[in-house]
Amino acid sequence: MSQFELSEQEQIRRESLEELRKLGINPYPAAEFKTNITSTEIKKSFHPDKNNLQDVSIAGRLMSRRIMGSASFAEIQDSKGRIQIYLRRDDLCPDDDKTMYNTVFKKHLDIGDFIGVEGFVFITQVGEISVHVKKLTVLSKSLRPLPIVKEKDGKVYDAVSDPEFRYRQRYVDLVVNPGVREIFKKRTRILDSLRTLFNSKGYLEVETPILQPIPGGAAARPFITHHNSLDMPLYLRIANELYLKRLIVGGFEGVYEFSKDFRNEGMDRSHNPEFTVMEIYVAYKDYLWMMDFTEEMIEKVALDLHGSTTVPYNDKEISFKRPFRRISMIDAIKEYTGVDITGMNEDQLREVCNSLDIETESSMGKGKLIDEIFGEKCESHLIQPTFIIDYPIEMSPLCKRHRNNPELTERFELIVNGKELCNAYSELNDPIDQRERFQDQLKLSEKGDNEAMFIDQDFLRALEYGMPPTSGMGIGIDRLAMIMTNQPSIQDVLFFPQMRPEKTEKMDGKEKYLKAGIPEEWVETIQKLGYKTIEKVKMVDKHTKLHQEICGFNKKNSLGLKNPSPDEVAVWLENIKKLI
RNA sequence: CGGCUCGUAGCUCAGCUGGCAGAGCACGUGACUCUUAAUCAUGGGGUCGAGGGUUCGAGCCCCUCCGAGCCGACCA
Repeated sequence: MSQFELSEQEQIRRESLEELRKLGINPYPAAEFKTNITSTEIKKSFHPDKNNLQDVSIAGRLMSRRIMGSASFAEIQDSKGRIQIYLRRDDLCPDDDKTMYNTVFKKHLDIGDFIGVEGFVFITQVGEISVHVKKLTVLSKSLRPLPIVKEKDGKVYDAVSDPEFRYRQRYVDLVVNPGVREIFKKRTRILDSLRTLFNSKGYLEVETPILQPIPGGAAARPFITHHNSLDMPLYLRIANELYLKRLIVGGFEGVYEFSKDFRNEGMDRSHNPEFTVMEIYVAYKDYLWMMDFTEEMIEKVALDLHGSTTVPYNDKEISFKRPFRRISMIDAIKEYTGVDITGMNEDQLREVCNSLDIETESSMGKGKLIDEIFGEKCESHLIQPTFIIDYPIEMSPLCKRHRNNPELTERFELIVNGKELCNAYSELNDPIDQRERFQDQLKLSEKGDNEAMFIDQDFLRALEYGMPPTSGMGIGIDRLAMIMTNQPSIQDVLFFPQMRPEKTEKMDGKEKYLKAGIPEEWVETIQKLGYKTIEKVKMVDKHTKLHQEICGFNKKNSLGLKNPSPDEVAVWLENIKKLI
């Protein structure tokens, strides 16, 4: 790798790396470094009057240094937090040889390096619990400078705020930006909270296929892939609903799965192409039971995470205290538009849409039109958790018909902060009805709805063997994490949100330049001047221009090379033109 | 897919009406034995996202492209 491509700071770090090796210090040692404490444990458990923690060993990343001649303060950051360390030359180097302090620590260690220290805990004159270092071990040298983020009195200075930087180099975001690791720890605690609840009820966590021959269970465009030895298309799952119901057919009472789903659709602050959904199915229950269970579940998550049912979100506060408001879809539409759509046919609904300035398409059926009205006029108003219940039958092909009204289904969605969070049904278990519903979907598909569901014959076969009455619920884990951690974008609760690939600039190898007769000593210069490919050199119209640039670069950087003659440069260009 | 905004040193950001490319932190060198956004002195560091155009002269004006964010469209 060419040293020319490195920034000044990177070059200095590489030189330090070499210097450490010359001193017989392996910058990347293999041996385990035994620690016996973490930064937060030290802060929590040190009592000066007890004189405890006199023999600690701790490892982490060097995050700041304040060098004052023969004594220094520094901070190391481990997985739990930061702790200040105090290094004194004559303690670190009790003998005559002061290399470890003067040369290794002061000259060749940098912010970002991993070190291990052993020593005793004390409190400095200004009152900060610190580790007085007696022994220092280099554990891993960092070759790239980290962004420097400073903090005082809880105020953060120079935080890395560029979203592109943060998401593409999440590892850096996690290291330097305070609080980012906390968000992801909380995300995991949400999963733990849910899992604990489900397990306590005796429900079984299962895994079902991600690669599916028929992408079922939701209305969405799938990603498609291909299996070579079977020579058939496979789809990345858009939902796992149909598989979990097969397991209920198989006799489990309750099953749940945390499922990575994939949808080939747009991306925005609440949509990533791959996302996590938790789906749960419980036999002998209905959607009314599931509503109670969902309330219990969400309230528990809020309590486990915040110790409170009130959760701050943006400039609002969201209360997850049971019970949540329950309102039927038709009543919600009445409330926010003043229109009562009870009993309306497709044409009347289309008329309502027009009068409300909602765009419609001819492919939309009755269910889609109602959904459109709700989505446009109601959903965004629902900030506090609200169950919307009893959806029109056309938009819920896997859901049982309402016990009192055949036009409706026993379905609810939980809306929080104007967005769908949960979706649940009394599951349709009548195989004949289910077959007809799939066929209606087929008609929608023929009408041009490219999200209508496929017919899954094997799923129908399973239902024909008999499925007990069952209620199922799905919850968007990413959106739940957003709300519970007060993050504005789904990208903030995914470690690695989907991004366009970074463009890496193409650079030709040396041999291409040599082939054109360019002497080896000039190749780096020419590349440094911006001619990273031989193609780019070819674009030079006058050899004198390139000649001048080369000579200028030679002089400016004191390379001490003998300049080529203009004629020589002209020959290079001719060679290149012949070659390509 | 459309509208708006942004892209300048490792990071955060200035950059006027088009006239030598700037600051703080970081980095190098020197001073300093309890500092904490350490301090003091001093020095280096730039393809101004890429390409083209206008101009005597472009970080700045115009066009094209790339990447990102926000709003909308589509979509759960």
